[in-house]
Amino acid sequence: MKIDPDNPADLSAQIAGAIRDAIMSGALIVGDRLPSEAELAEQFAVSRPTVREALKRLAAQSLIRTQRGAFGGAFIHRLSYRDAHAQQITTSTLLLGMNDVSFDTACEARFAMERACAMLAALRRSPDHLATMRAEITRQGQPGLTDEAFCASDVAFHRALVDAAGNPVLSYQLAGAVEAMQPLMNMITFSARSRGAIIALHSRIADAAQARDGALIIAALEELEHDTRQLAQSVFNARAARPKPA
Amino acid sequence: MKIDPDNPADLSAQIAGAIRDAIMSGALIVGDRLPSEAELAEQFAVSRPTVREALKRLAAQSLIRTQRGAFGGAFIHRLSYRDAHAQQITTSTLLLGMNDVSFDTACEARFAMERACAMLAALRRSPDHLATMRAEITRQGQPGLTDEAFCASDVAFHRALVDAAGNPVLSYQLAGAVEAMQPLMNMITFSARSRGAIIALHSRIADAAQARDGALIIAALEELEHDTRQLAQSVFNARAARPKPA
DNA sequence: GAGTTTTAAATGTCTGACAAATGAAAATCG
DNA sequence: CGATTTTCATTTGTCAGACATTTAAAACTC
Repeated sequence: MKIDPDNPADLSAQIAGAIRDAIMSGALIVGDRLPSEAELAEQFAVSRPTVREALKRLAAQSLIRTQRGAFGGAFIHRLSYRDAHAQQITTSTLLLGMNDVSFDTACEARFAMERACAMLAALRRSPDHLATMRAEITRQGQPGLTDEAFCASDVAFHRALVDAAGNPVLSYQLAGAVEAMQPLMNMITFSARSRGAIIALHSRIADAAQARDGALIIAALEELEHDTRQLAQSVFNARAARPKPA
Repeated sequence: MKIDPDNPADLSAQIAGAIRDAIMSGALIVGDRLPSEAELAEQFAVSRPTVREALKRLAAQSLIRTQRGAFGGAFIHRLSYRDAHAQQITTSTLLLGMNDVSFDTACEARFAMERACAMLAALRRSPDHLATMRAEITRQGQPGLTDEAFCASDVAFHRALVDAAGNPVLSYQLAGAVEAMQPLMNMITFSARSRGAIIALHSRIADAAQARDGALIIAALEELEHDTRQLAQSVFNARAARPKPA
């Protein structure tokens, strides 16, 4: 964490990078206090606004937290699962939304990863997880539920399944895959019949989790993936066949 | 994307959040140009440095890119797989490094996700993927290879396996899980014997991929997970029994 | 000794300014 | 007239200095 070449372009990015490297290499550890903005400005031979821009970059990635007042400053922040979660969802959502990722590709990735949780979920699911899954199934069956609310409940159900695996790293990684799909799922209109099919599969998953039968969860997830992709295709086909009248 | 309450705390964070929401909701799409810093300052009734801090936050997340000069400015940036990849690795590495995540937990999550790619990899692997895997296996057998280089080659091998699944979303999600493990793996010293066992399993995986046998890949990955966790445990036990002499 | 006040240090923000880059329009030249 | 060069306005990048606000430690009072 020393120098910037006298290349006067992107000074704040260079400084942010230097500090980020120091954090990732372990030279700076959680709780450490960075020098004050004035000291950093002197150290890097730049002005205070430039230092501040660098610090804001780091703050945007939850690498530091700042505190005002005497003996305040910028402190290395412990990246919580919560923060990592939020960043993961933001990044995944944008990646899917901006890159014309096909529904099939996203769906395939999501269910592949979710099936990876099935065995562990069967092994470790708690009564709490089961209760959450049952509650969401009940909600999904309520009449008058909007498509958006149905999707939100679907996400909550699958989150419960993922969390049941009892591995926070897995939960964090899956958060992006499951939640980033929601904008894509919201483009689908769910008929009463397709809702019924989904709910039935959710019930089979919950039953299998209760019976601690991982293979059964996987089988149900495979059916769910198949149904979802077919439903999406039929919706998109119908939409393509009838171009918007405008 | 309108207002900030007259709460004069974290103005730049509020502005960044407002613009981020506008991007994620689709109100701003890729290629759109934001108003100039001066215009944004007037719109939000703040000074230009405050606007700049907000823009730097967004730039840190690769949401915008800036261009100097006339008709330059801040443009909504298409989040590429490459950018998302890099962010994913940064976040995952820090999450594992800062939170005392046990080796077992990280290892379990990683192999669970990797097994999720096995079936697709068997189906879609190209000769290129096989060649990469074989090349890394060869490198891993070379004498005099440092532990660090061995780990790097191990990561490259597993990346090839993940990429063989032919799903860019899956590759992006797995990048964090696989690469973030490297600092943890680097803490292990690999004996010649354990290297041999790992290489043998890698060969079995490559063979299975060549034969398009997904179940065999999964079986080898399960053995690899078991061996890796056992190896790590023995290393850590030995280290705990003989506290550092200092 | 407990409670209050003072004070110094640090971030948050603003104003004003200049440098550098950049593309478009205008001016110039063949 | 066409091609090239020059000019120029716009915008980001950076700097300097200043003031407001927050905060916790230190000094002070009773």
